[in-house]
Amino acid sequence: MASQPRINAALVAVIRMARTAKNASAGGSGNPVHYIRNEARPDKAFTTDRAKKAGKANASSGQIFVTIAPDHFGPIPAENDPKRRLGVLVGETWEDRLECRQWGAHFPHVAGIAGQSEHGAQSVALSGGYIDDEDHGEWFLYTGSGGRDLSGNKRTNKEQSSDQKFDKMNAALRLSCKKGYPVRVVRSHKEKRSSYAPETGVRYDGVYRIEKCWRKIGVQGTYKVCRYLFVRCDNEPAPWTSDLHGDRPRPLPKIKELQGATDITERAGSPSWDYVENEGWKWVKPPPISKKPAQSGDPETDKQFRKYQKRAHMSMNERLLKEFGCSICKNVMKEPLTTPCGHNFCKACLTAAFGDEGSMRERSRGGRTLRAQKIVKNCPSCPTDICDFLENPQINIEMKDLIDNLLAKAAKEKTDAEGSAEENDDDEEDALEKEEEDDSSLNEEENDDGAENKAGEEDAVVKIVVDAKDELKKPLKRKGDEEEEAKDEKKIKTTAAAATDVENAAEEDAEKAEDKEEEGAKKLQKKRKGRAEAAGTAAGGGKRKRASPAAAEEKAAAAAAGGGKRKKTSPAAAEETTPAAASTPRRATRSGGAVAGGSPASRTRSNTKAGN
DNA sequence: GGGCCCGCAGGG
DNA sequence: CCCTGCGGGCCC
Repeated sequence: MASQPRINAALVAVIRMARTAKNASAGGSGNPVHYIRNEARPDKAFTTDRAKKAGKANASSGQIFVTIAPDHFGPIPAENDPKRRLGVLVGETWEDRLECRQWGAHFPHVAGIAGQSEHGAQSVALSGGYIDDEDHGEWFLYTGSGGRDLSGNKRTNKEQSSDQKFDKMNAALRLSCKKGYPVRVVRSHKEKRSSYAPETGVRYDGVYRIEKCWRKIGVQGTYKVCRYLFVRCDNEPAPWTSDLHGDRPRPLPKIKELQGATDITERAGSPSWDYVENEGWKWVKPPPISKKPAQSGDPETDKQFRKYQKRAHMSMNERLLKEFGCSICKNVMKEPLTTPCGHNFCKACLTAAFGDEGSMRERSRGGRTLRAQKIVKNCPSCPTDICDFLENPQINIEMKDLIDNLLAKAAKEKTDAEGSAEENDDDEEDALEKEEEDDSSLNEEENDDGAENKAGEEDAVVKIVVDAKDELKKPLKRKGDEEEEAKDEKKIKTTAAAATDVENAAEEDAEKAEDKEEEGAKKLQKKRKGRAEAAGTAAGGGKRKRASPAAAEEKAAAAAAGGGKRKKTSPAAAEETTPAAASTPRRATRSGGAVAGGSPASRTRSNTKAGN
């Protein structure tokens, strides 16, 4: 064996599978995938060779973590957030639209409006897709969709080429306007013209009501666009204010462009979502009934949802177990034997395959005793003679443990079939993951002891992993005080997962680093930074992220120095009488020093940013 | 930063 | 089933 070692193909397959599954579920593309686990998604994000050229948008989108119906109106409450029991908080920031979608704030991953023409609009995204948009924070003017030429396989097109009409999504928005439904609003970093957009990612800014809508010739000057006046009406303060309370009803801003507008629509009757003294904003009329199979809330579908999750998870276990199949009986191996030639069988199967034969056969011919002949026993999977091995076959203990682990896991899942969502969460870590966690903690300890015995490439890898871990820990240690308990567990898992992820990345890059050491190192560092940042998000675990103080400062300064961007880009704004006018000095005051509730994480981030 | 190109989700 | 759509990675 030593002279001609054989690779255990089954183990290779299992390890590879476990690893790719992990990468897939841990988001191989470097996004903070802390939440994505065992979802029913293909291992390969890309289905065709041609598609590989394209990016994340071509991957299937991730699992939805909240249990709201797809057409749920209003804030996402804690009871629909089984993972964190927090709900989606104002200020929560995601890396991109796909991640935002996973938390239900805004489901479409390209379209800016979520809604149904006969039912209403649930959410909008401010992403800079329409230059007509005008953002004043507490209120903004939004532009409808359509009127553009999307021929030629385009997804967007900056240029209007026909009038927008109040149909489809535009009708949905108008309906929400008429009924006074709350509309969730997310702002994207892609909205460059707004002072209220986040620097990075996509941020949930709370709910707004559409007070009016109309049609008007757009800024491009030729075609009509649908226009909507959104005014904030959330019980949580906006991410850019230091206010401790949410919105109060405010007078509508004067909109100059309303003059000469057509098809003006205002709310018909009293709004469904309104402000009640001492209670805040709430449904004063029952919210619209969901027209879609709710993912939860209703026990029937909830069960289906869990079953779906379960199945997705089971399949992973099952697939792993399948790799541990005995090629004789086709079942998962019992008492696995690993032959010198690297094949695996149940002990019983293999011994049965050769009967009770010994290894030698006595031969006699005509009274003479011939030299005993060694019996050749070929491995059932290859021509190798495994006779000697069969003399004293040793069970592969490690493999057995692994199989037992997987089996126990599978059995537990079955037992827990009717269990709660929390229990399911616990199940998510499978045996392999645990093993890896153990490994990594081992590595860490080794290094804490000052292990200098590792050389070269391996050393680099380990160092990177450890460094990354340290970085990962920083935001955790300085994390805020709220919700500690609820998130502790998650954080740990997250860190471990992220660290392993880094480890994988480091391994991948190790080769490159060898050849182009410097370039490679740079790359690694970049990667590491990315992961650490990602972990920062993870550490927040959805903790609200305030708009970064540095950015606010900069913007406030710009505003102070003569009107700033806003005036330049929004000539039609009626600033004097608007509530938003008050927000500028407020931000200025805040940037003067007192930042209430700025999270350490975001401070770190903005510092980094400022460094750039 | 802009152009390109695609998969995907969801409305209708 | 077809059409639409304020994405996103890659290449330049």
